[in-house]
Order: sequence, then C-alpha cells, then structure tokens
Amino acid sequence: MGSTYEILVERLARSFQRLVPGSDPVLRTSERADFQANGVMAVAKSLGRPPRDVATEIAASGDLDGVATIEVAGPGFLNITLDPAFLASQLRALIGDERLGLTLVAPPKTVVIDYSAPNVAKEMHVGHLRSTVIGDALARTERLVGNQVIARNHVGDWGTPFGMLIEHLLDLGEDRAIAELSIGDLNTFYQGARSAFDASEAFQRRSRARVVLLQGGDPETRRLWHILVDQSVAYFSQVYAKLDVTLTPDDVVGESFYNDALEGVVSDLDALGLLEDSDGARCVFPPGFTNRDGEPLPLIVQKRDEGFGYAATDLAAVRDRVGNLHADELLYVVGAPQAQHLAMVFAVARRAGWLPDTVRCEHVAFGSVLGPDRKMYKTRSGETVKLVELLDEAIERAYEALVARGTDLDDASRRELATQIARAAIKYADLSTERQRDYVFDLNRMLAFEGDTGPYLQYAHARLRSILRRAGEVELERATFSLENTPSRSLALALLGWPDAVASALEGAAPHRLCTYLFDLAQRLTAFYEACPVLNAEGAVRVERLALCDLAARTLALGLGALGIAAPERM
RNA sequence: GCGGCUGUAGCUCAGCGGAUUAGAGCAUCGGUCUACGGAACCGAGGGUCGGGGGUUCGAAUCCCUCCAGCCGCACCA
Repeated sequence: MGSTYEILVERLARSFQRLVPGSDPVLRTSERADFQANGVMAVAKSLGRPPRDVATEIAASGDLDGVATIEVAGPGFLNITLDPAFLASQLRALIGDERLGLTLVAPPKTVVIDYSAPNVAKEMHVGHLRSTVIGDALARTERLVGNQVIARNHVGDWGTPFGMLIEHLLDLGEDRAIAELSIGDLNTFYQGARSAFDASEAFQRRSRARVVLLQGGDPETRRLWHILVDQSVAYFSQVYAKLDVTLTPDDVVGESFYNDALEGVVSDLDALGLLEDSDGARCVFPPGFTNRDGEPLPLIVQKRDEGFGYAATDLAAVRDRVGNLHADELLYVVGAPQAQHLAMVFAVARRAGWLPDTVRCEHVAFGSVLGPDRKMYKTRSGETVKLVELLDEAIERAYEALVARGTDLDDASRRELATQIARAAIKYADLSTERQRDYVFDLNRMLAFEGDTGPYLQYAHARLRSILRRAGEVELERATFSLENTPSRSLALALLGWPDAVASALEGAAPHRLCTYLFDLAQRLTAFYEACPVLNAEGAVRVERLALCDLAARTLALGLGALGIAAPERM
C-alpha cells in the first residue's frame, strides 16, 4: 500500500490518462483543501477544451469514490478533500506500524555512499563537517527504507605528503609520534612535518626517497605508513563517536586501496581507444569539457612522471563499486568545487562502460561553512577550526543552558543530554538548508530552543513523550479519528505525509526536505495543543488525541533518527 | 574568457517538474492564559522574489540577457 498521496495520484491518474496518455495530475498539498490537482490546465490545453469543462468531467469520473471528494475551483483546479472514513482508516493503519506507513524498497538497492573523507595525519576540521553529516543522514535514511548501504570513507592515505610524514615520524621516534597521534594532536604532527620539510633540503631529499620506497612496497616503510593510517583511523573513530556518526573503521577504504587497480584503469582505457597522449601525460578527453582557451579539457589518469593522478583512483573506485560491490546507486557527498572533476570522471566511466546507465550516479554537492564575516569559517588567526573543538563548545553551551534551567538530572545525565542537544544543533543547522547553499555557522542560532532548530524538534518530541508517559496505558487501537477540528485534522494530514517526505528527501539526496517536514509537523503540534487538551479530555476524544500524540512522537523520533539526531525522552 | 553554484521580508532560510491572496523562523510591535512542560500560544507590520526582456490565459519557478558574490578551468589530492 502506498501513502495517502500515492493512492490519490494513482486514482486521479486514471482520469487524466484516459484524456491524455502520460499526463500527470500534478497533485500538491493545498491550503484550500487537503490536496489540489493542478494538472487539468495542461490537459485541457492539449485537448483544446475549456479547463473548467475538463475539470468537471474528472470530478464526475468517480475515481476518488470512497476516498475523497473533488471540487472544481478557479480556472480549473481540483480541490480534494479526503472522506473522513478514509482518513480515519489511513491513520488507524499507522497505529501498529513501526515505520508509520513507510514501505520498504523491494527489492532493496545497494547504495554506495562516499562521504567524510578526512586525510590521514591531518586534523578533521569544519571542512569535513558537511560531508560527514549529510552523508550520514543519507545513509541512515536509505537504510530506513530498506536499502543496503555501503559506506565508503575515501580517506586521503596516499601520495607525496607521506614521504614527509613518515620521515617526521622517524625523527620524532615511533613512540612519541604514536603518543602525539593517539591523543588526536594531528595538527601538531602535520605541522611539524610541514615545517621540517620547508626548513631543510636534506629532509626534502629524505622525504622524496621515502615516497619512492613507499610506492615500491618496502616492508619497513609500509609498516611505518601503517602506523600513521591506524592511528589516524582510530582518531577519526573517536570523532565519529562524538558526533554520533555511523562510520566505522571497516568503512575506511582509502585511496591506497585502489593502487593495484590503477594500471588496469590505464591499460583498459587504452584498449578502449579512449586514451590520448598529451604533453607526455595520458589523458581522456570527455566531450563537452573545455579549458580557459576553449580547448578540450583532459582528465589526466597518468602523469608525465608515470605517477597516477587522483582521476585514476576515482575511476578505479567506480569500477570497484559497480563491478565488485554491485552498486545500484553511487552517491558522492563531496564539496561543490569538485563538480567538474567528478562530472569528468563520471563521463569517462560511462564511456568506458564501467558505469551503466542503469546505475544512478550523483555528486551530492554542498556549499561551504562560513564564519560570521561570511568568509570560509576560520579561527581568528586564520587556521581551520577543529571539528572536536566546535562540538565541545556546543556541548558546553548546551550544558550551561541545562544548568541555568535547573533540570533535576544528575550530572552524568545532564552531560549526555547536553551532548545530544549539541549534536542536534550542529547537525540540524547543516542539514536544514538546501545543500548547495553556503551557510553561516552561528552557534547561538543553532542552539536556540525556539524556531527552526534541532533542539526545538527534540523538545517537541520530549513534550509529547511527557504527555504520553502521564497518560499511562491506553489502547490506541481504539482511536476513531473523528478529527473534530481543523488543528487535529491538519496534524493528521501531516502524519500521513511522512512517507512522501522521506521519498522526496531521498529522491533529491536532500535531507533538508525531511527537516522542513519535521518542523512543519512540530508547528502543527502547537496549534493542536491549543485546540485539543489531551490529558484533560475524556473517553474516545482522549484516546484519539493520545493516538495523534503517539503517532506524532514516533514520526519525530523516526525522522530525527533518519537525520542522525537523537530524540531524548526528557529535556 | 568558459563553466558551475548562489542572489526571495531588517536577519537566517523554505518554495523553483508554472497555477487560486509569495511562506516560515528570528528580530520588532501588540495581545492571551494560575500553564496536559511558559523553553508556550494568538495577532500585526514588513517583500518591485538581484535588474531587464521573452514564452504563457498565468512565471519566484521555464528561456535569453545583464549585474553581484563564491568556486572550478592539465599532471596536489
């Protein structure tokens, strides 16, 4: 069974397609009725008939009998109002349904999501926030609808900087280096390597020689490299735990993983006749890409020095994900500046036959996190801001707010709650605006308990839970859903829209649509509280109102969960 | 120069597969109620939807053009 919206579309489409095959009712929610269908005008146009005439015919078709009534309005809109009995039965069906009407994808798809991607031996900073948070929300939402998610944390664990990093590790001594890395002091380590490299030509020579050893597979060098990787991955895991992100060390499949596949990428492209030599570099020139002189733009897979560019790695990753992991969908949660590069990689992969048209492949691009000055978010001294420090500050502020409010929690619980609120604040602020936009990082606004914020939604949920706790045991199955007034009916309609909100968020890889839905739900709740006292009501009315509260609470919890945000019982 | 993204109320943002009076939050102003959790609710003011053209009965939404900001445009990933 589909959502209420889907049922309406399906039934309306019968009339529409009888008139014009392939036409769409263009069904939307409406302020004037429960739904409105805007597709009549287009149909009337192609038929050359007056729109109102066509609308009247569709209204009289009986397609919505037993479900809703249709009223013709304005130039030819169909205003649709659900029959009370149908509405009630739709709501009753949600009571025993853990997923609240959300149907599982059948058969499940395999979705590979590439996100987070920090660099080994480098601090995680705000630049990684968006990829991590958006990617994790998409992963959770995909799992919620039954898809199999394979997370790929494409960490930067290879390349010329590793010569320098390994030499620095040796200079520090293994023990000291490990100590520095294990406490997450990656900035100090990296900057130490950097300044040694900048200061000493001898160090530079050693670094270059070390790169050669690393690439040549020298066992001792590989061992040292592994130390860097393992320590970093352990640190990343701590950050993910603090953020409540589902990535694990198993999801780390770094650049180095593809090393053995790179030669194959080049030789296969060559065999396909796609490879061209340009200034000594081996390139593919996908159509439609030009450089600043209007000449074809190359995707460089092998550099003049025989080294492989990251395009080769990305192509190998596509092959692995499609060929070995059998992905039905590839999502790359990567910043907008990479748009051209990824578009070229995808284009080449398609041409090479490594990325069939049946596989959805999308660059889930996002804008930057800005500081108060609307420039890239940096510290006053111009350095990047550590992700953990950002989170710690948010936790501290949330904690203080809880203290000031005087909640009767023990300190450990208060800590935990503050952590949940802080995560909610930061994640929701990131997820709730349209991905492609830049947004200004403003803890005050994010942590506010009013307005369109994560904490507000958590609060809306906690408030419902409080009511439900006080109500005690109630047989919600007995709810009749008579929906006696506008606020309760409006709330009910929102509850029925949950599956559509999830579908829409997944379709556009757009978590903000889910945010918008949840915030709208929370707002309808406040209107509902005003008009419908719950605990003071009696009999069937009380049961119905409690049932609405229960459905709303569960919808909020499920929705927040899909975003990676906890829904605490009390606040 | 070419390409991409962004430009909607004082501020932060939805809406952009065209459709009935352009929505929300914050802020401002004015109200409500011994509160099922006042971290509340109700109401008001506030917008040439960056500018200009075009398509259409109808455009914030589609097309063209211009302006502004950010980003990308061959061997660092």
